[in-house]
Amino acid sequence: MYTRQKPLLRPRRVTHNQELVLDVLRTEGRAMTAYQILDDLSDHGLKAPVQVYRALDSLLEREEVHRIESLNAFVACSHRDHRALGGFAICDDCRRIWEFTLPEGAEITAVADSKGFETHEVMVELHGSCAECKRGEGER
Amino acid sequence: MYTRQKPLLRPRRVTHNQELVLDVLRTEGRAMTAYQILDDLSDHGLKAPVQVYRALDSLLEREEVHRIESLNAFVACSHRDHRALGGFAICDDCRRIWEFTLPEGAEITAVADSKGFETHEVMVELHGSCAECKRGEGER
DNA sequence: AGAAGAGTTGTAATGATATTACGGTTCGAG
DNA sequence: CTCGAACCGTAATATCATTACAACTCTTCT
Repeated sequence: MYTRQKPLLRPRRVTHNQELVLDVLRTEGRAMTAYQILDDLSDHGLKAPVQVYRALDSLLEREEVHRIESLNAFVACSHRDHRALGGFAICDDCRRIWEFTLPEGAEITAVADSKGFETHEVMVELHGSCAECKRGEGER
Repeated sequence: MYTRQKPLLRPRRVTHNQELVLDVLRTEGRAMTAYQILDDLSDHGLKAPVQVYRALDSLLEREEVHRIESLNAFVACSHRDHRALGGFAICDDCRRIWEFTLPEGAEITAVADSKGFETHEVMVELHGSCAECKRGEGER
């Protein structure tokens, strides 16, 4: 009798390409588009966007990387508690990202809840200037 | 002596193309990509994406239309108080959008503020299922 | 009336972001 | 050793958005 093999459990092993992509994002330390990542990895033999996107898919699934929707870009996860509701503060100047956890009782979904909306995912992205770039503003 | 003319003040007049685009979005009543709008308006003589994007730019500026970042799509503004902090609940099933106003004291920017981040724009997008689609789920 | 600036228009081309298709390879459990 | 799942590379294509340019319409100023 045939029984289906149980699928591998997450976290799956980290593959070579995933490692490369994650390294680039960690090293760069800010939001990068898939094509920027690809450029950085052309030395290492990556040639096609799909290679980067595949690696990103897995990394996103494991939450080692986050997608910044408003930039169509990606950033290495820097620390966040995945159980809590979080958000990103995005410096429009230097493109660095600060992950943060929303305070308990930040009633983000309350209104939607009350209308019978069932929330599966919450996206919070703040755009602005980080402390460093604010200070440097006069000089540029 | 030459003196520069003062630029027209916003709100500028609503142009023909802007009217067309806004009508489509209002009629459709859900999030549409620029290319979907373009399809709907090919009868009316619009042929190029840029015509739609230009209209959308003006409509966005006047907040008659909102951009849904996580869909790369656009939706007609349905009511919201522009002074207050708002968000969107997006039904991943039917693509309809509910605009809502965040409750007073939903301390969305508090954490970022405390780190010296100066917030210029706040984006909140919830994904999930609306009440109607939730009810219909078993039938499809 | 006519010159000039700001805004709009249409057409075309291009750029930027993301996915699909396909066939081959590697890994690990039976 | 075989099989299925996951992964890989290559190529093509789909989707979303912008740039470039020349013509036209306003309005305002002279």
